[in-house]
Amino acid sequence: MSKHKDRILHAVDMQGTMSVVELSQILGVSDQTIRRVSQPLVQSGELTKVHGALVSNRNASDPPFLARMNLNRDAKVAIARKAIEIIEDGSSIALDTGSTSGFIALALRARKNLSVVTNSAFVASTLAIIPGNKVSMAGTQLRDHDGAAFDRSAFDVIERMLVDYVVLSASMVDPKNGFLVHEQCEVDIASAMLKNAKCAIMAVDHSKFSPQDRRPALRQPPLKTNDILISDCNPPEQFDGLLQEMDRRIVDPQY
Amino acid sequence: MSKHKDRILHAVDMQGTMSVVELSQILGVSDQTIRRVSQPLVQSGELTKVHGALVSNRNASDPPFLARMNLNRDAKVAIARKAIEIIEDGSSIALDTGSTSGFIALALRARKNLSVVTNSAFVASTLAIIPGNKVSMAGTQLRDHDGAAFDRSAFDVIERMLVDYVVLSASMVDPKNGFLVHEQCEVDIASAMLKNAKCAIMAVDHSKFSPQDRRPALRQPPLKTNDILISDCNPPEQFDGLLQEMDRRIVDPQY
DNA sequence: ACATAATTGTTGATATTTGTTGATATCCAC
DNA sequence: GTGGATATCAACAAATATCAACAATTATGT
Repeated sequence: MSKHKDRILHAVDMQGTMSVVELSQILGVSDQTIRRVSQPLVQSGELTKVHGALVSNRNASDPPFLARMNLNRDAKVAIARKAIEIIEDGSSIALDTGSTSGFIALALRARKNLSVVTNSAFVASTLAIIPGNKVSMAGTQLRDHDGAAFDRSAFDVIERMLVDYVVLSASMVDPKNGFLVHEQCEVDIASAMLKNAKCAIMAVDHSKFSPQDRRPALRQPPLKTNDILISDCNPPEQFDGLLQEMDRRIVDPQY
Repeated sequence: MSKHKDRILHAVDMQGTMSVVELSQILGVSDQTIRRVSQPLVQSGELTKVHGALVSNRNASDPPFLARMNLNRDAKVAIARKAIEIIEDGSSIALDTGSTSGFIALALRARKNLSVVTNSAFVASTLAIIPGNKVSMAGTQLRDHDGAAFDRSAFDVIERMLVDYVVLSASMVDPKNGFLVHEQCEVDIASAMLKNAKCAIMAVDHSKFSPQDRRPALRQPPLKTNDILISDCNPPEQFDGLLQEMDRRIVDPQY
């Protein structure tokens, strides 16, 4: 794209927030250009626009890495509410590192006596402090963009825990190839979790059914009959083949 | 969306409660602006409005660990601010599981390129998502009252990491016996962290200098000369013997 | 070299945010 | 209760920011 794109992104991420005029001075271009060039960046969710300035999304703000997922927040909250209808008190659960799983973890604070395994530090710390829960944090080395671990010890911990449910997410759904994510390590973790789970819950909001700007290339392992799909929209027809054996639960973000 | 939104939210969450004029001074805008900008935040339930001030909502919601974080909050925030003056960008740090360490972790989000090791899931998830940080979560099995790990693997991880600073806390300070905590596993972790640290930072608020209802019985390992004590009060005379070799930094919670 | 496309700066109309002011409401001590 | 101090609110004007359209410049392909 534009040659300024990287510099804008970098500068804003460093400072946390930068005004449009500041940026225009630093890059030696007009403010209008900054606005134009940054527009696709805020469209794709890499930055947030406020009046007069751009705000980094890689920024610490409060719902930790959940900041970026203010995108479709309502949908994800609705999906999380449905998920906790399925997961009863006393269940054992594995959760992956997606932002939707983050919301489900927040919602699961309403459940008691859960046994949880996850490789997301956010999920772990959210659920660990609920009295009665047993939480295992899988992995040691946390990567910075989402505080998740994918090292050897993560697999060791996940592999020795049997669970009732595994909560998984995906970056995109493809009618032919199924649920796609960006990185191999995410697939590996999902496989390990699936192997020990009685039932999988796949949580995907409507945006995942349309093509993404950066197309994910790696397939999640195939799901079993009766695994559950939670979404905030009825998947278009062309997904019928892929989803036919799944138990679909569609939620309405309105309420 | 306003550019002040984040800073207001962050400041209020950090302090628990902040008056409108305080905020206006800190952000360098008029009080009216604070009211206007904070209005949508209280509408959406992210903050609560009372006469003259804004109150954080990330409070009452959750059990023990967060409850303890609200105890002597001002003191702990002041101590945390002092701690991040000492810990510069690029440092390596070990943090224990105390609530004061939790505040220091929150404050440390302002630092970059930290190498962090901790056995607290809360601390880990707070710092892991800051770009440039390298965070190791020590341990797997998280205990429920504070989301901290004390299993074998916690020690393995801590023992192989050399750090510039270790941030420790205590439940009580005793003139004769030094820094006391309630559980042996906490002492063990502190020992492991101290062994690999160049400098220890002991953070204790004023309440720790007076007798507690439930008296802790276990001694933290002795500190070295030049280790740093941060507190919000000048320790009473009878502690002079204990603290004489320490570098004392006293902070004023007022500001 | 030529035509076409993409990027950029300028301009003027529109929209948003901000500080000020003065009227009203709320709090606190007595 | 009353009175004084402080906080809130509505409204307006000034300052800033945004947006759309057009013209000038630079890149790109044939």
